[in-house]
Amino acid sequence: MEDGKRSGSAAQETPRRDIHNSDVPVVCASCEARHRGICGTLSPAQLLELSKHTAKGVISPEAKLALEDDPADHYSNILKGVVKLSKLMADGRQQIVGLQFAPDLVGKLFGERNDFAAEAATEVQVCTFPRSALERLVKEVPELEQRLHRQTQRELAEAREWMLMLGRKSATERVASFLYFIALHSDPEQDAGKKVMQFEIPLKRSDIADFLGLTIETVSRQFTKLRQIGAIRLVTNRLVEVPDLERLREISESG
Amino acid sequence: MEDGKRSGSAAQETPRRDIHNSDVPVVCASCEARHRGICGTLSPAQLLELSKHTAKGVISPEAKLALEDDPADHYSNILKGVVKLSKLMADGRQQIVGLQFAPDLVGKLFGERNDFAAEAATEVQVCTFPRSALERLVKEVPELEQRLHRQTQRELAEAREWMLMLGRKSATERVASFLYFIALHSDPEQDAGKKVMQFEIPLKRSDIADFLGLTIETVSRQFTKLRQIGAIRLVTNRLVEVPDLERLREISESG
DNA sequence: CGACGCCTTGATCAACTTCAAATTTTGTGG
DNA sequence: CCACAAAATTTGAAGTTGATCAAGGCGTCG
Repeated sequence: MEDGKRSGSAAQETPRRDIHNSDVPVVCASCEARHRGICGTLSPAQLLELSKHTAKGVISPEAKLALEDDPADHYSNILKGVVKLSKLMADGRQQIVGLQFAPDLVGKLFGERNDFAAEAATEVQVCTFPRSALERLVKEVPELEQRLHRQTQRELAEAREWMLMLGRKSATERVASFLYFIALHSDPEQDAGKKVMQFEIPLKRSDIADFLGLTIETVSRQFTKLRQIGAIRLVTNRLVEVPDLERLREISESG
Repeated sequence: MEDGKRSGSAAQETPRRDIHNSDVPVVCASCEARHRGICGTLSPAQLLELSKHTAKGVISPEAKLALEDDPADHYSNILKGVVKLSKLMADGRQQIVGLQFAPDLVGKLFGERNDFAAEAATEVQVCTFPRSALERLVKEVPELEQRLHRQTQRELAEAREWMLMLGRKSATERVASFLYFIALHSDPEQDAGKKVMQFEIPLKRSDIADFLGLTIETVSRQFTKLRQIGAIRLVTNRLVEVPDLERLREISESG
């Protein structure tokens, strides 16, 4: 939030009831994430209550949702786009330690301060609300804590998968692993009807490097290599075609 | 559990009441972890119920508590010792993705299969019980889920710290980071009364290498280097003295 | 157009790995 | 307690991978 350029704060209006949506607040009624993520576990009344403290917004690439070591005072529900979580060392070295997609919730339930910065990788749509609002809800809805626990557990399993990647995989394997991971999280719409799988990489090369523990140059060279052996095709720098996803997975485990 | 040699299964006896310990089962009354970890949140009655399904045991180094991809059908509460969590690739490359100390609980609440193997790094004392027993308790004691959630969150923060280490730190920084981490988790008793901090490294060099994403040779060379610059002193291969912990932390962040 | 951001490519270099012993430590049986 | 074998650790020399340094190309936006 620190410097995120905002637009479209529909939630500033007083939420109204909508007879066609059985008491669901209007802000939520049209929301794609209404039935996913944490919102899916809430009753219309709870949704209404939460929406009173909610600000919907659009965040442009590179803008921050939260800063490392800052007080963890708000949460953001991702409605669309990709958020990168990163850690920075005193001398400027950086490592991306997580990627979050809709409908993930950015922010943790316990602990006073953020362990990492959260910033928009792509343009991101979010619903932001204060920590107190979520804490109140969690007390009311035990299911919610379970849902958040599941997300934390999923993130942990991912982080450990990446530890294996960072500790033991070659540059080629890392880039293939990354593309495979993005492929699995990409919107299947994008290649509906197309012969080969096609998707947009939500990160630029320097982000990919910071994610994979490599330099931009090495990442670039691995893209070139994967292109040369026919494992991928680059439509543009960001748009990739993968003729054989299984092949990509194989490369991600054995060079 | 798969091949852990066991001894001392006190829990096989029918738990009895002990008037000096207000209904706490005898197995638990003498347990050092009684008031820590998950047991700390349980009432004597719940403790009694849990202890009926519990087997206390000792596991020797290198023995497995759980295998990667195996059904996640039991949990182990660590009473003493260190457990390593590791992932293995098809070609034999290995990465340690977590270390657990008493009174951590090994095993996750959701998900059918283990994401990694868990094995004893040192000799380990555990209380093991079936998944069903914990699931039942969690439904009864909402606080318990919260406690487990906190542990998961702590493990996640740790895993991300290690991603930074694996992705961006030099060999020297990694070894210093590792020693600093172990120092913080070491039993303060060990150097009570001594002038300098002293502790036992719970892993052998090959484990350290698998944890740091290095080779044993490189780990060994870094130990030599840290010794030469006076950052550590090796009493034995496993026993380390750290004259200045802050110095070690500095090295862990800037070579 | 021209400047800037982003990406690619090439040449050189340093860090870490690999391969190969040597050395120390540990465990076992006499 | 010693002797011996096995395991773990250290050390050295050579080889690779990926980093660093240095241009150059491409696309976009004022």
